[in-house]
Amino acid sequence: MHERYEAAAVEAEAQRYWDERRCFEAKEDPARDKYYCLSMFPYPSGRCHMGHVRNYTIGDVLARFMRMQGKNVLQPMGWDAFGLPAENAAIANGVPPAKWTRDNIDYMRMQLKSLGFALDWRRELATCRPEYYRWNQWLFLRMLEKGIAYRKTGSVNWDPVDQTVLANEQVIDGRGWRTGAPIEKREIPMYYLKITAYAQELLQALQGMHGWPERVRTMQANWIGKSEGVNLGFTYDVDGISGVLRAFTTRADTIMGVTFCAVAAEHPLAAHAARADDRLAGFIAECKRGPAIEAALATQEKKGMPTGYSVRHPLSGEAIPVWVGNYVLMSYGEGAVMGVPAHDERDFGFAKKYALPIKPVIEVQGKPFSTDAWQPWYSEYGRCVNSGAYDGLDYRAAVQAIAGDLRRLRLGERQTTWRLRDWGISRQRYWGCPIPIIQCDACGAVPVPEADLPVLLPEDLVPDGSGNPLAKHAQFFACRCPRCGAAARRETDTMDTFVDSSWYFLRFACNDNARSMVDARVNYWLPVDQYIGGIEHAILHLLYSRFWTRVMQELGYVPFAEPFTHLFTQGMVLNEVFYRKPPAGRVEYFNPADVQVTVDSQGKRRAAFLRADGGEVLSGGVVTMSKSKNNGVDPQALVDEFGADTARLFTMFAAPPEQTLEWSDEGVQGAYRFIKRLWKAVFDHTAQGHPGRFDPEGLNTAQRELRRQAHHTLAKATDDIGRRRTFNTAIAAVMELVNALARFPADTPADRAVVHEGLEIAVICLSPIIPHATHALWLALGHRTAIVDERWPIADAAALEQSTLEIVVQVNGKLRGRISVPAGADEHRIRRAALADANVQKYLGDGEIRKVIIVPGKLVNVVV
RNA sequence: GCGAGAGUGGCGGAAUUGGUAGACGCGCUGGACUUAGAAUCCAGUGGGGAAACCCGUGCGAGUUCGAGUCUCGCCUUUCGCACCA
Repeated sequence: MHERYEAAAVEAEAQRYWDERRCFEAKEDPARDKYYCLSMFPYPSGRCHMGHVRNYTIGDVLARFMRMQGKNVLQPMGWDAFGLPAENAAIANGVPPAKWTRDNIDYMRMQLKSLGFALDWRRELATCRPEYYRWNQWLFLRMLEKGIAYRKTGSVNWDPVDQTVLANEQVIDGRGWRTGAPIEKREIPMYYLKITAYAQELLQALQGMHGWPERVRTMQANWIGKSEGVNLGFTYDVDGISGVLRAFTTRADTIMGVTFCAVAAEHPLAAHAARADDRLAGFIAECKRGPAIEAALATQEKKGMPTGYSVRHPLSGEAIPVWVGNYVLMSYGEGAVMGVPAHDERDFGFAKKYALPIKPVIEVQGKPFSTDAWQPWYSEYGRCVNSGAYDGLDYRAAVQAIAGDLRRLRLGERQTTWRLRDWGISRQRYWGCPIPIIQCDACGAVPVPEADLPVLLPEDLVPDGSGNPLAKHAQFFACRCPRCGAAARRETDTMDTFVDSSWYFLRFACNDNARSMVDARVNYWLPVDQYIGGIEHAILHLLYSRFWTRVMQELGYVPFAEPFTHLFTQGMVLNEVFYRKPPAGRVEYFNPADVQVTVDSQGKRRAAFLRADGGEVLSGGVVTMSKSKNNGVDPQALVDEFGADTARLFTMFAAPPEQTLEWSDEGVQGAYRFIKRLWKAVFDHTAQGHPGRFDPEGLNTAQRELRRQAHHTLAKATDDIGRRRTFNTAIAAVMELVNALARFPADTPADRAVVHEGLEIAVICLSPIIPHATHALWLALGHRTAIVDERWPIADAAALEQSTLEIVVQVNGKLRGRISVPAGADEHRIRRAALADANVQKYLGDGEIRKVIIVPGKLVNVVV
């Protein structure tokens, strides 16, 4: 063993050992308990970022811990390799997305290997490879057969200058990111997956998913958004057309307060009214230009315009004016809402703005109503008033009576609606999985025959920002109709990349199978025991994966409905932002690595300066690492300077894994320093030769106490890693132990033997976190076998026993003394000792003791 | 706007089931070693006070013998909102 800790050499040696022995190649073994530990696979954007390091370190700590617990562990890695950034890079550099993606994968694979993750690289997959995406196409065709996939029109962002469809993130303030042109919405035919048909089961199953964080389950439940209410029809007979305008409400008890109806700009009634009304047509066009993003839609000013039509109230028969509203979503319900200004805040604002009548029909006891200003209790439940036959009824009774009456009139009934919408998977983009459909003039949309799969994506095209290159590439789209043989056109839309990521976790079990999507090995490894990824995926990716798995179960391909038994959502990685704002021009951001921060003699922040020019820069606070804020930290630089173990230790120690992690260069130094201290402690200890065994019964008090601390640390680290997933507190406990061990005077053979055991415990507890250094230290401690193959030890209950306990004494809840009592002392004895304490006596004074509360082993509170 | 989280020293955080607030680390201060620096080691470090003590977990109420933890209201902040992944 070297006296100095040389990270590079230590890490190369440990990695060589693991590779040579193929330690992390997972083999199916029905006799053993499997543990499938999966971190969300990365998008190969170019280089790993700290978010990846954090995510994969969490997964690796768990995988290594479970391996030492005796589990047959599978931890694979792959690449979410289709997507928009590859096309953007192609536009910027002229490199085909395929080459850019492959180069990125090669570099990032090297980076992940240098971090020493216990991955089975034989199972690596990339979603852009035909061996993978052919199964997207195959299952899509199965869904088409079953009616789970279907075609309908949907709206997209259209850039009229580039003649191209833009993603939401490419639309900035309603304009195209490259052209600056105002974006239009376009209706085009697309493919959808019927996730709404699974809404009920996706919602219901959440209740039993105890391995998922409560908040993720709540978010998914809210996203699915089941609401039970009443569907009601407003009949109309206008301009030669008649029909029923259908609206949904969860507040049928307020139905007598309806003073207007509002429809979406895309609603047929709006279009009909606009034929003869240019102003209305202009307004509808304006609404259609408006934002597609729900957040923007919800914050924009509520606007409306009357259609001039009115509809009949289903119960009163009153004429109700119909408006077009920019806040009404065509995609929710049937694109129409009833307006009850007196009891809905949005409707109230709308009515005030356009001077529509406000008719209160609910009375909340003791709370006044005025049309002057909205008050929160206007939307509370109460009793019906001004509602004819329904007067006096409470919410439940009113809804029951009203639903019954609507039913008799055949103008409505109870209904359950969902916020969840079907999943549109068509993308008018090149770098994705081709949708296996052929458009024939005679036969329509014809599925590509299974024998012709995969529909290969040409890999040599370079997008230029104007439209989908596939649509300009006749070699791709020109084909024959499989049904009638006539000349036909291949579908040039590709699939949403969420399709790729909705089942990759299955394929890791069988990525070498060229004949089928899944096989029996999936039944062994799946479901995933522990899934780890960012909280930003709490809804979409995880919900789509749950849906996809349910479909595969229904079609008989997998025997389970839920793909992820336990879910862990890690927090974001943040760093401080530094910038300058020139008098004219854009804000300039500086990387924190180039900034020097000065502090005063109390350690408080003074100012920050740019190293390059010595000028002051301002702090913009601590935010998520991003390219735009130039506050990212390159993991590679970190690994090169300090080694992978330091990077891993810092990310696990600086914050609990579920919370945000703030970057700190000093914190990294601290992690490095600790590894060096541990290294030195083992070196100093082993330099004196190997100590013999010790007799646990023959130890003195100091030795016994040190041994107790070592076993307490082991018990705590086991619980923190295995159950609580608070790696930061496990590390803190081991640091305390190492401090105690280093301080302990090792004079006698028994001293040294106890220290030896303590060092072994420290090294074992840290081995999932800093596997390279502990690999070397374990051998240095005299072991012949590698620590990676060691079993996780169990704390010795006898070593944990304490003969005396310290108990805190409070008087009226304030800390006034400490007493020491034998471990087995009864309440009577504790009480007597507490009351006898000198300082406690002082505070008791002459007061009468009203109550004594004793918390066993912890505390006594005397109430005077 | 809607949905879901978070807020504790100069900083990151600890306090697991309502029971000693500030573990561990960083920073800072003083010291040792050194020609000097780096590295390393030792001691101190929530605020106020000479001390006894008092005050302290975003703000304001409440429950309790006891609240960082539970309840209600507010403020600030982070994540998601369906074509970024």
